[in-house]
Amino acid sequence: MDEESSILFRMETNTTKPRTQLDRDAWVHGATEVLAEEGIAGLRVEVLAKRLKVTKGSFYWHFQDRRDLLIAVLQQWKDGRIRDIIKQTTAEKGNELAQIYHVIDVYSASRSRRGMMIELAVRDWARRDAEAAAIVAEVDDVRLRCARDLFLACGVPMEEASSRCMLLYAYVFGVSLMIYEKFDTDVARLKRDIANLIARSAHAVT
Amino acid sequence: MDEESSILFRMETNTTKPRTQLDRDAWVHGATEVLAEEGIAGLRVEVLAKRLKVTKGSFYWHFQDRRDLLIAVLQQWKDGRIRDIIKQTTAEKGNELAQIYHVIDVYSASRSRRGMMIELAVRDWARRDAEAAAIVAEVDDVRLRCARDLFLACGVPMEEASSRCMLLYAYVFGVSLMIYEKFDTDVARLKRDIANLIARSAHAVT
DNA sequence: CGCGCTCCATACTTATCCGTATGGAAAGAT
DNA sequence: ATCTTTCCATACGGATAAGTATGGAGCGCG
Repeated sequence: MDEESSILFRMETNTTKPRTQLDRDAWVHGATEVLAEEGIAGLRVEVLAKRLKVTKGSFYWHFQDRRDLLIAVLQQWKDGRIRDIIKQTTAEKGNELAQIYHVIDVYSASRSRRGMMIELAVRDWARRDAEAAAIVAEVDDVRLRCARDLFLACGVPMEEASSRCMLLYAYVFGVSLMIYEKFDTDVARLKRDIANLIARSAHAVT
Repeated sequence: MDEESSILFRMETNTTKPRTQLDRDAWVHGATEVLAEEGIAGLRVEVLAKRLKVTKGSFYWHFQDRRDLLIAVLQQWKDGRIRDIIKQTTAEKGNELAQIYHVIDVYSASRSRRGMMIELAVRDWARRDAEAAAIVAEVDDVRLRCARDLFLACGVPMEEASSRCMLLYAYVFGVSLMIYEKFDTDVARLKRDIANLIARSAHAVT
């Protein structure tokens, strides 16, 4: 190679972007972001590849097909949810009521918007897919049992504890579906009062 | 036309299926069914046409494009919801508490599954479309106000009425997202108890 | 009956999407 | 440095989907 060709070779090399290398996890993370923004239907291989600044060659190296990715996303969601549930519902003795309020707050806060969007997307998927439904059922069961344990620890009787924990989760999911900003002049007070309706039992030791 | 050709002509005519003629409403109804079953992403022109046993020629005569159909579906949903809300929350004097229980029951019953699936699909759409969101906001507002009026008529103070009616709707939507059959041995009792938590106020005149 | 209008079937174009095959770039090991 | 393995880019094929254009079927009316 003479000098002129060597210079041209290097100029081309300098303007060539190095090839991005992603691991499987990067794909799952990217997919989860798209899931939050656009739901399951928005999770498309080529669109996601473009978003991650690679092509689908990478995708098909890491995953057998689109469903393989979806299942990986779902599994990661489940693991994360169960880990969080256990963390959120592990209370110091005597702090159970405060923890109940904390759970309600965490799920109904605006800052949890992305997490809730993923939650809703996963549940939308679960309505039409048996495997997704099984995983949602598992997460729901863990959640309800952990939250019920908090109510029980407050001295609430078993049946009432069951009702309240279920109301708790139904409320936080349901409210994330609704558009209510114009309904009341003080939404923060409204949410606080609702948390009180859910959390406070005549039986609870405070 | 000689006699043999005339017979052949009539045989062909007899086996030719008469052309189906649909009005715009038929399309909107069909679309709403698909929406319930498959959500917004499942609402595709050619697939819907096939389901209605016509081709997309009919569709494009009645609608400008797919969005035109979606908006029509949404408008029909809104009109139906508002009509139902007013019917459901119109109580005979002294029957307001029973009506509250009725509303909770109607929305959380298994027989309302299809209606709830449409509701969830519309809300999924509204999360990503401003026009859909505006209509959902309108429906939510009407619902919350009508239900609040029921609580007020029971003697519940304004702020508590606001909290309870919002909890009511959040609960019924939320619970439709959840998978809880294995959580409790008596789901019917669970739901009854939750309805009691929502509906019964210390202030209410029974 | 003929004519006009409403309505639908079909062919066509363009774009997107998924999955497969193949070549080669980049990283790791020796 | 070379060789092997991991990983990605791209071309390709087939299917689906939306929207447009055109011809004609069917209905309604005088």
